[in-house]
Amino acid sequence: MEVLKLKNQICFPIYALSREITQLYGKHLSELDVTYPQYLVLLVLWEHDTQTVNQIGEKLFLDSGTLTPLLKRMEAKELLTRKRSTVDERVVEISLTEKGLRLKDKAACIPSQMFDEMNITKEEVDAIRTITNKLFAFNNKK
Amino acid sequence: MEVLKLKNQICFPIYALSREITQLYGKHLSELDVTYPQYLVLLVLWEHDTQTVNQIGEKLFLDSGTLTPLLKRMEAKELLTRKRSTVDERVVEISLTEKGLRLKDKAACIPSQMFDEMNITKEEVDAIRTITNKLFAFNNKK
DNA sequence: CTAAATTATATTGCACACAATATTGTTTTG
DNA sequence: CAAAACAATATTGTGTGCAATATAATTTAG
Repeated sequence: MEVLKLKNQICFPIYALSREITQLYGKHLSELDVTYPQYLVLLVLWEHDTQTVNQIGEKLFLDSGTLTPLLKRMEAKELLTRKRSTVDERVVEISLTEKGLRLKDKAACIPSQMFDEMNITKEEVDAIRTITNKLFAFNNKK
Repeated sequence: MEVLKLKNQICFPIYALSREITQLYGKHLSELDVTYPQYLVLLVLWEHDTQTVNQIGEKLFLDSGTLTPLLKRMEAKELLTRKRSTVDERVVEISLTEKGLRLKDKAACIPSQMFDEMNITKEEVDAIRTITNKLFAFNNKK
């Protein structure tokens, strides 16, 4: 049954690579005392401060079941604040603290370090982007 | 700070795609009552029955902290058995049960279904394989 | 204007992942 | 051969992910 052999799986390498990447990031992020998903939240907020849980979730494809406790941990570390909107009490607005904002400078070198360590070419980066975008499409259709 | 923008991240699409894939698999695997990581264990065992926890872990890049409870859940579902080796008492040998073996037939159609749903070409499959193999190298070097 | 539908977040429960440590068994070494 | 080193699995603790459900606030329909 050739199709069921591990070496013929398309998705397993993506699954395994994703975990490897998270670990590799971890080595850099431990200095900032954040995890990879927490770093992604910071990226979103550094780009545009003060967003709702929903807005962050849409960008990272994560739901409240994941984000609520994650954001609470980040709040406990004083990287951000969680505040109910006065306009719409259902909404929780997430804003960076001074500490969360300052981490941006320390993080600035991480992308290039990762690039170096992964020993990847610009062409391969483009190829990955093309394919992952294409594959995302199957789901975004719905 | 252009390098810290989400859209310029190389690894985020892989991370997000990996989760999407797991969910897509989930829809097929729920009929077999297994999760994606459990399905991967089955793939390994279908290919070669009776392996140690270590051997399974090396193929899937998972350690005992993940595998031990996962295998216990699969044992509880009577998909496999866990037995201490008589030769070396440290080793636990994992073997398929009749039920675990039978699932192989039901699983046979999943790869082609996934392929169809993802709407991916053979060329793209090759491209993914090439890149993921390349990127794995950075870590396997060590 | 109020009941019903919708929306935003939170909670619960389960299953990974993985680092760190513990436990037990086997090998190696002096 | 006994102590030390090593190896295989288990345990613990923390942090995701996500489905399903709950709660509370807002909007919409009639």
